[in-house]
Amino acid sequence: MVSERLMPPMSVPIVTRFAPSPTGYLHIGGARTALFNWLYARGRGGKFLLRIEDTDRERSTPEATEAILKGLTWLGLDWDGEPVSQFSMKDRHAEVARQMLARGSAYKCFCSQEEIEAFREAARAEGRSTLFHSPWRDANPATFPDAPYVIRLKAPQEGQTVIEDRVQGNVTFGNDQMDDMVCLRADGTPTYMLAVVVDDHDMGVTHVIRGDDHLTNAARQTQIYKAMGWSEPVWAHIPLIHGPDGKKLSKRHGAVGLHEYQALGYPAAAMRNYLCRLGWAHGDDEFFSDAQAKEWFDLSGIGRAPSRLDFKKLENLSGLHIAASADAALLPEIEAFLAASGRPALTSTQRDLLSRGLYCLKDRAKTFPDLIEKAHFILTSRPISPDQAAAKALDTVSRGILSELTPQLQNVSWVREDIEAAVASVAAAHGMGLGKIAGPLRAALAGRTVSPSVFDMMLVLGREESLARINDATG
RNA sequence: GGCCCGUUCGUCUAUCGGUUAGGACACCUGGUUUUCAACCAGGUAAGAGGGGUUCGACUCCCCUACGGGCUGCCA
Repeated sequence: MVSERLMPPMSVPIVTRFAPSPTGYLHIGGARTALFNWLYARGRGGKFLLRIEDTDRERSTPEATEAILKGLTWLGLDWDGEPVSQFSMKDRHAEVARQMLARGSAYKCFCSQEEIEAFREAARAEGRSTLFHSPWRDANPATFPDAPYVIRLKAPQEGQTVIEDRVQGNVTFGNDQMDDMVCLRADGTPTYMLAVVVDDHDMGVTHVIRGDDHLTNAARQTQIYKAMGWSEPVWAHIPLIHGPDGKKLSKRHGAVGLHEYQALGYPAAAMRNYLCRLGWAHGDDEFFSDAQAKEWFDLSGIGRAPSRLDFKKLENLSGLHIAASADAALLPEIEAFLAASGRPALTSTQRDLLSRGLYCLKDRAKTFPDLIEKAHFILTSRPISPDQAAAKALDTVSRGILSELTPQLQNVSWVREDIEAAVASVAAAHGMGLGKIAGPLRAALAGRTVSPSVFDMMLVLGREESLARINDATG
């Protein structure tokens, strides 16, 4: 961790950005990167921008952009202004390349790709460095052929480039390890290296927080900043997220796309909490709100080692967030989950009952599917077909006892205390504890052996429905 | 191959030269209980290995091992 003393004065408005390439869904690691940027900006009154890095025309798709935007929206990360298409800035990128040319900090290189590839292959075969040194770096313009060319950065060949990284510390690269990177391709389109630097500069990005797979890129990008005389942003390269086995996260580890987590039924607040805590810490704080996260989040709390996904911990946090949510906020989230996971939507009756019953469901569910399972007594309708375990609980003896319950419940006032007393008296009449009668009663009311308290269920369902279900069960 | 980064309980992490190395998740035991969840009490469990520096290293330095990244006219 690096000291927070390197921070720029607070008077400088902070601008962060998330810059995904639209080649697929929003990756869980990308989501965390976005979250860190969002938290950092939002916690300091700064701006959080979104840029779609769509310069690779082959692989970029509008569907992927859509998926990324949807993912961020679900996660609750709002960005400032319109998302910027990097491709749309291509003329500006080319302009900057020309400027570098004019400044003498870049040059035209007429080497063909085949030529360079042949060189690299030979170098690799001989175990030599594959760094390519263009013969055109210091060539006389008079000798330029009438042929396509790329614009390469005239990078320093001696000395070193130092990245003052807020997570990784000072990282030094020998300039002799970097070749003159291509900034503008032969077809006039910009390369990634040029495009990011120009865009980050133009967008006024002050803090670049991204995956540490870009750490070495930062050194190259620094050279462009210097070539243009621009000031560098604050760098913060965060470690990647790995799978539970410590290997780079991939499909075989299960859910990789953020949308999968929504379909799995984790509330967005829990995802934010979990993702924020993954690779970052604020002392012993584990369970916290967005407001606290914004207040606490800083670059110095980010660890330097990659962290692994732990679904158990996510699940635990998920349960805590569901329990802490207000009923009114939970209901629409549950409905969104139902839609996202391809389950049937709630009928208006179900919605009413669910909103009435949420109080006894939310603190016993870890995820939305878990909650839905426990809300089975609400979502199902008569006649209820008990599952195997429930059917077992409704044996002849139990059914007999249950039938004695009906007259008792008929006249009792429908409040918890009285219902409980009625059930207890029937149980007592048979010399059994509440536990003995709760089992079959639960089976009759819910058709399951796992549910909220039988009294809560009766309260939520109402007298008429409750008695009807008991009658159904006792036949 | 070259360059760069990383390594504390199973997992996420605290620690910023002096602690019985703390917390959380998970797990185990016991309690509570109307099932589940929750809750209460307790427990198992860690500084990759080897050298230094220092009165004293998880903390600083070096080496090794193991992971990871970059090394494109991909991003």
